[in-house]
Amino acid sequence: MSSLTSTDPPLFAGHTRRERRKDARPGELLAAALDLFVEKGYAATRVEEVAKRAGVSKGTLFLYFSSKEELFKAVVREHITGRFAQWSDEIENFEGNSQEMLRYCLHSWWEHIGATQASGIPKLMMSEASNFPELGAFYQAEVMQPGKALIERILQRGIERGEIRAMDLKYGVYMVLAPLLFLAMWKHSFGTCCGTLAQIEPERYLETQLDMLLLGFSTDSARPSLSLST
Amino acid sequence: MSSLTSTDPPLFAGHTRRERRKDARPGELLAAALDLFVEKGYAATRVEEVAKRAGVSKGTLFLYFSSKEELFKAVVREHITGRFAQWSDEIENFEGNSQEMLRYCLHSWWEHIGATQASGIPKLMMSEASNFPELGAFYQAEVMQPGKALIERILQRGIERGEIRAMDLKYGVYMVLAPLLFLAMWKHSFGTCCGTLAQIEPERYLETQLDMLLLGFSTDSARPSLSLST
Amino acid sequence: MSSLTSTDPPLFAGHTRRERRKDARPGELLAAALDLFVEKGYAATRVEEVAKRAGVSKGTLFLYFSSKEELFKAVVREHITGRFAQWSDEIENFEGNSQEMLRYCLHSWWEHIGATQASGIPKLMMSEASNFPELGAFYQAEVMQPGKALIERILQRGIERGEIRAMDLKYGVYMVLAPLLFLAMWKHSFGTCCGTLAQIEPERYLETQLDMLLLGFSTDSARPSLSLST
Amino acid sequence: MSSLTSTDPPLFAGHTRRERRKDARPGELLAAALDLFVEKGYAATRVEEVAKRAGVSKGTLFLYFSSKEELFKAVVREHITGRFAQWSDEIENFEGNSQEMLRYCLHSWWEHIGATQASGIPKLMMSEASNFPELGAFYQAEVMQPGKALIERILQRGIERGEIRAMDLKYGVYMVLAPLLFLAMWKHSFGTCCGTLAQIEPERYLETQLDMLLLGFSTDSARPSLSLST
DNA sequence: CATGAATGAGTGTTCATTCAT
DNA sequence: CATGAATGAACACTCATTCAT
Repeated sequence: MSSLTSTDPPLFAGHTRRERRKDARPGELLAAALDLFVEKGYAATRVEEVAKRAGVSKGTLFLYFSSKEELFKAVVREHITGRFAQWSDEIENFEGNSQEMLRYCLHSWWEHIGATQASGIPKLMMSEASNFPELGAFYQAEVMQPGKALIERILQRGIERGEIRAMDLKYGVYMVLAPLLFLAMWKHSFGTCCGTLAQIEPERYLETQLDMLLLGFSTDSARPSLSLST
Repeated sequence: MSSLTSTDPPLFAGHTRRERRKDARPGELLAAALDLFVEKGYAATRVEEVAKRAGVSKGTLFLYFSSKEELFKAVVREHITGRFAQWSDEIENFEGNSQEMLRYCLHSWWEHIGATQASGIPKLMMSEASNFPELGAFYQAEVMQPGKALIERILQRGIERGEIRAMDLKYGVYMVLAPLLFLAMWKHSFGTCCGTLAQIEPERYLETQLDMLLLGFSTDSARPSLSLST
Repeated sequence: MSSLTSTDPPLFAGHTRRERRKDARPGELLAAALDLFVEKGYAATRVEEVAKRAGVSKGTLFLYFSSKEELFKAVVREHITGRFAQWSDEIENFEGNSQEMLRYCLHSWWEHIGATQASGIPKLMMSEASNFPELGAFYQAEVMQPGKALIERILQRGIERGEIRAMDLKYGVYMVLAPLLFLAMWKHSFGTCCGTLAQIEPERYLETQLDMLLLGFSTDSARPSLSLST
Repeated sequence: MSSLTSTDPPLFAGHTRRERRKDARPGELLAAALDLFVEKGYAATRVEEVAKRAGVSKGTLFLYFSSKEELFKAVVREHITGRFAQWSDEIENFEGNSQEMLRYCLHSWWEHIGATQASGIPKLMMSEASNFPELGAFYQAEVMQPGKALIERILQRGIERGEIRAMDLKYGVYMVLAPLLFLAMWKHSFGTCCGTLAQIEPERYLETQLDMLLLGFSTDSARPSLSLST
């Protein structure tokens, strides 16, 4: 299982006319933009402040990103979309059973997204998608759909291997996805504003989630048949 | 039995120059503001539109609420009247097993909260809590804690009855809570901005969630022991 | 022949929610806007400067005119379009022959448009129409077409009365229109930037134009037949 | 006989750090700038686009022209090389009568100026003269005065030959000039922005103009005496 | 009390101009 | 000489907030 380091090459592309040595500027802009978007939300983030935090002028920002919206998309591509290729490979080559795979999946998400600033992006999108439908559609197309496809492959593989019970995959996917998105939401909403009572320890939350995914809540004797709900 | 559309006295305080007799105006303003905050989010809601929808002038709004921020807080506070008393009674007197109880719980939440405009409040809170920390804390104390307590009682009862396996209740609670809040968020974000691909059918989502809560994903033969995760 | 005074009631309408006593603001804004549009052109005129010259804030301007473009249209309607109704009446009731009518037409145009600031508007439009196609189309629809229709009626009447020879009216109209527009153009281009050599005395220019319209250049003996050009 | 597309040495001066041998670059820049100024007007033309069309960088443009304003002036000056010598010869040697001469004059102007890109120069000058007064004065001296002198010679010759009636030549000249300049203006303003209703067919316009110049509008019976206007 | 006219700081974006390489 | 990355002053337009009536 590859250990995902944080020094992967940056994923942004296409902002410079020709291949450049100095990726510093766009990189700093993307980092500044991530910070501010996460901290203040999309609408409340001012491009001038992004530029200032990156140490450049407002005009320079527009040299690399044609609009605030493109800047945001670049941030998303840099921090979220970029992970998909690697995750796809890992799913393809995973050798353990589905239980181990789901466990790996949750922890890898936590390590690379949930525990980082990037976890603010899903929160941001769920908060602002309805006000910026174009961004919402972009996120659906470039993040949610590919992400759901990855999860679906994991479940499908498990069903084929007889490790996971048959289910409606479209909704089964949300059983894995929702807890992760919820954790990101919580972290950047109540997690930052309220006292310790509202804190969630991510590791324990994810473990509990994993138990539930695999075992359910029921005791063996009380476990109902599937006919309950279909 | 109080409902979310009740005519309980408004909870806002301190935004009028002196204590007022006629609550008519503020009530209409709060209703209009709720509609618009839920529909468009905090930033995108224009105070002028709130006033217009309430049938008063912009100046009048500021007579009752000293700022947009105070208006927002008043809206949220206004709608935190509990459904909790009723649910508490129902839990106390429920006669079925825990599986039936959880099922009832999810559907009741959907019926009374999720499917109504009230689902916009948790969405608003998760979106804006970090911008209005005191409001977030208030919501934690007044809504989330009581809500979690209700769920905890359900789980505790199940464990005592031998229908639900032992677990760390603090996190077990989130297994019930998170899917509901996620559904509310989704409904008001991607559910309203993107195509049919992003639509979630709440009934099927909740059914799937219930299956997972009770059964887990694993087939009988592949079901791991709890020792996996603890 | 009515003497057109300059104290006609203002023609703008529809900028205030209900009928107001104080037309001062929009009137001052329109006057300031005319000055600046004529002086600096459409693009180079800043709305803030218009507001400042009218003694109000930028926000106030947008209270009365929803955009710079609407402001410009209002200026045109106030100063140009508003004349058409009266001119139309005058044509309808004119009792002299066509020669006298054309003479009246040219001088009335000079008195009410050419000699005033409003003469800058046609110059402006011809300078900027290609850069602001929407304004160009507006001007064609609301000014040029009605203006050409007025001239056409004069010529048609003359032909019917046997005072004006038969001609292709579509182009005949330009014979009257072009000299007026040219005079406005010249006045606001070379007329304001260059020495006395470039000055045109409008009265003599218009008299010469009138002679040519009525007589042509040719001496009686050298007057060609129409077959020359058709 | 020089033409407007000739390779005469450029007339710009004083915008290079030192006197240069290679005029290639400035020539291409001037050509590109002419295209764009004519097509889009002064304000809407971007120096970067001029540079790109000339195949150089934006920095290089500023190496040759110290500002956009200087570039504009250079473009206009560059294209004021005369067609005047040729026309002067033609007038001197013309053998037909004045009616034929005026007809030739109008059609020759259309052929060599009006129908070509060169017609954009008078349009530019009339649009921008008030913004660039010195350039306007320059154009008056170098173009308008010689042009008017040519026309005056034609009229003078006609009067002497008894083909054209006596008139105030200073203003008679404008009777020939104005329609031509108007046509150039129209072509580059309403002719490019508005629908077919605003289109002028140059040939018919010029024929109508010629008829009016020679015949006037009046029927024989209604033709007034000159005393009308003097 | 209620109004709505007036305000002006703030926003994303453009583009002529500069200058280190 | 030539480049093109960087700049920052503008600009049209918005909207929460104020206040005279």
